Amino acid sequence: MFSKATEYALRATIYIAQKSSITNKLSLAEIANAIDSPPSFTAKILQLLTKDNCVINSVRGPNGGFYITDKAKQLQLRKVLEALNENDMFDKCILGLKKCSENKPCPMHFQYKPIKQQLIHLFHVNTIQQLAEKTDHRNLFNNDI
Amino acid sequence: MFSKATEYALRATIYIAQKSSITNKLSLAEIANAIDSPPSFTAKILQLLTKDNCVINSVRGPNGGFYITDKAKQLQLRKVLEALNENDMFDKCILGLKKCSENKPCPMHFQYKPIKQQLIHLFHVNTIQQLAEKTDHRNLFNNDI
DNA sequence: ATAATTAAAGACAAAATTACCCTTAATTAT
DNA sequence: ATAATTAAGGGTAATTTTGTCTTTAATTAT
Repeated sequence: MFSKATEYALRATIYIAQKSSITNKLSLAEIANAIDSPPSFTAKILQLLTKDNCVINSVRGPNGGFYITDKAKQLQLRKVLEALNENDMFDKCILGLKKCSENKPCPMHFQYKPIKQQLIHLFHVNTIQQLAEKTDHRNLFNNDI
Repeated sequence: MFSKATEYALRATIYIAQKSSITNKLSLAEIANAIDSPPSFTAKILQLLTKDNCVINSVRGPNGGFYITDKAKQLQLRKVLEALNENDMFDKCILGLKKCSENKPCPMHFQYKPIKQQLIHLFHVNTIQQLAEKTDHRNLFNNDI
């Protein structure tokens, strides 16, 4: 469904929203370990999420790390996809046709349409905070228990 | 959503179902041109669809090419995904967690679940024939009009 | 039989994605 | 001030996906 990059971005964002605060920043190492992702690659993705403080914030140096503000927690989950430039993925034709449209629909167009809209809805209605609250972090990730 | 390979496979299958018959086989060149895909890569994909005659059939030599039997047209669209080994893609966790389940759901699990089921439904209820009939082939592909 | 045509098969190449490493910059604690 | 810590940034490597090319095998028309 999503690229690895997007999966890691979503997992990292949710994890950071669950565990971080301005006074308790999370290091790259902790995040990557918690969400089971390769640290170096995760670093690149966290950079994207940090650009212009679009989703999360970061501070360098001792006791530095990544965190998210209460305000940013109110952002729609869609912002994560935007940061990864994958926001338009749900607009695309399921058969990959460039000019699929209401006027010139592909054979799956009208059946896929309501599903597509629900997928968009999913990322539009949920805030980062809401997702973070959905599950106890103890059994969310690190799921080797 | 899907890989290029899967997109081409679905488009090719639908096109072949629309235009071919045992007496009117379609060449690789015609198919690739019609569905706007790279010929050599499409050849590989058609081979997968032809393996064990799982979806389409092929005949070599003059007036040879690809076609689909009336019987195969009654197959579920899911068979195309199976041939590409992408049949399990809808079973996967949207966040990429290996052990996401009802007992140990990821934060998006229960919201994604009904959408996932509709996606599976889409490929289970539609036969190849039904999809092929959905749109007039003249304005399906070659959509540069 | 022979030549022409078409898919099958295998090797290879290009591009994109994923992953890693090293240096630099910023920040903090001492 | 200095040393330690941590993310940022750049370059590179590995892997996967996508795409190409050439040869072989099968079939047909002549």
